[in-house]
Amino acid sequence: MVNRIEKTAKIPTIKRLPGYLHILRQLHQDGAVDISGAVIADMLKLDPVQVRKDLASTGVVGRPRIGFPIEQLITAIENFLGWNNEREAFLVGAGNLGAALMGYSGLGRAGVQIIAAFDNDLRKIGTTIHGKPILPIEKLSELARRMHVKIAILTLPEEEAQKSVDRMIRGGITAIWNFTPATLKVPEGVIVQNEDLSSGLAVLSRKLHVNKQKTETRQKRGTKNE
Amino acid sequence: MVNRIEKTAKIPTIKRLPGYLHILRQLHQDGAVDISGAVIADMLKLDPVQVRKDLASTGVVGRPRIGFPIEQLITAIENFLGWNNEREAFLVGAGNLGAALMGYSGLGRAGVQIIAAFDNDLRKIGTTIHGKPILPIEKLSELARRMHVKIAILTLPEEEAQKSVDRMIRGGITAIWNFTPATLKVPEGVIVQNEDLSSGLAVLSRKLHVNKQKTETRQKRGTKNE
DNA sequence: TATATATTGATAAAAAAATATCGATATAAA
DNA sequence: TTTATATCGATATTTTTTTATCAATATATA
Repeated sequence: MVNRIEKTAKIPTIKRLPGYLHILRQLHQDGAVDISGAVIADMLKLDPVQVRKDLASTGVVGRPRIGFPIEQLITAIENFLGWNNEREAFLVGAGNLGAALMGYSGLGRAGVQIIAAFDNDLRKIGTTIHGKPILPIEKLSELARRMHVKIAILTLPEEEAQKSVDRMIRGGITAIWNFTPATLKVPEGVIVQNEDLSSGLAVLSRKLHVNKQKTETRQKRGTKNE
Repeated sequence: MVNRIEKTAKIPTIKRLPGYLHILRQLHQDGAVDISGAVIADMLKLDPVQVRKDLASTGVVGRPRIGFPIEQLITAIENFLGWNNEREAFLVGAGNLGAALMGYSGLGRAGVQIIAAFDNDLRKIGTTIHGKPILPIEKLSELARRMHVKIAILTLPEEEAQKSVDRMIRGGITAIWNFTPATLKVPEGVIVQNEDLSSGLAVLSRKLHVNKQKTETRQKRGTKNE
């Protein structure tokens, strides 16, 4: 029997896969057929060995002097991530970020389709954003269950996060993409992926801050010695 | 002389700091004075040793049986990240995501203030979004230089990314928060922080996909054996 | 005052991730 | 046909990150 579940890749590898997929699709559109790991590494500023190892986890094998078959890689990565079959999702919290995600084409490319958004703002309910209807949050649990929706995207204020998570759980949601800073309490088996913009910002800030201090120190020293 | 630049923390630590800051501010508001690493770990579902090590990198020392002083921790983390002094930023690409970031309060908490957005859509230019003026992208480089803005947030379509990065560089921008999937070419010394929503989505998708396959395998086996 | 203990911080160990090395090989060039 | 070489994939090494252990200690309790 063939191993149906591919060798389990580690989180860092999984996180890099969309980057590979992205340029592979471009290369494919440009008519390229094969690509070497070294070229990919160069395009994405990664280590070539890392690229080869990452790609190996999709099961696709490359050929010496030729590289990897692009089409195969694309389908293998899509398959690996489950991005080649459609899944419906609810979005909870139709604020700024929620609206942005409703218009985010990357979701579609990942096979995720937002079919409705939920909010508690009466002015929003009944309207649509990017073609998605905004429904009252009280309906969340019932509709999730009735429509067999398993994915929820959480983009509301932190204070309301846990309450709406409880609704989701009652509705049978099994995966939550959490954009709030709240640490969600969910029963075992429910997948939570925290998406934290502020942590990326922290890295940027820290680098800037260190740079600045270095510059200032250098300047001060310079002045002192002159 | 006191060491002005704190012990350099590693990236994973830096990424966790905003999470600590967040709950520390809550605790402070609730009137708490000290907090033990174990309690923080519990709140954020982290390892207690990891929390202590992370906090140690801010330079704050805790007391046995008491824990860490909350106020000190808050200012130390803010200081460590440079979040306690204001910096002005430009946003480039006033689309969905751009608009969301203009309304994102987390930026303000990090001391970053978007003072203008740039776009090439004539219908947007001259208007404001969340109180920020939308200016023609041709002005980017000149204004950055004249206003000494050093930070740019990149939220436009990938095709236009590199071109506008070149404008930024000419304008003296030194830090770019990149929300596009493009691998940016910048001169040495310019900081680029890539913020990739699709990588988080990939992790969620993969977990869902694996779960599903497991369930299906189990069901098939169950049927076969009955 | 003496004792018990929650908690830190330092050091050590383990695990995970990134990077280096190198033989095997399929193709292109000689 | 033979040789040279770009590329892979396996294994080994190094580095980074996480997790475990434990002595030191400041406070609370007896």
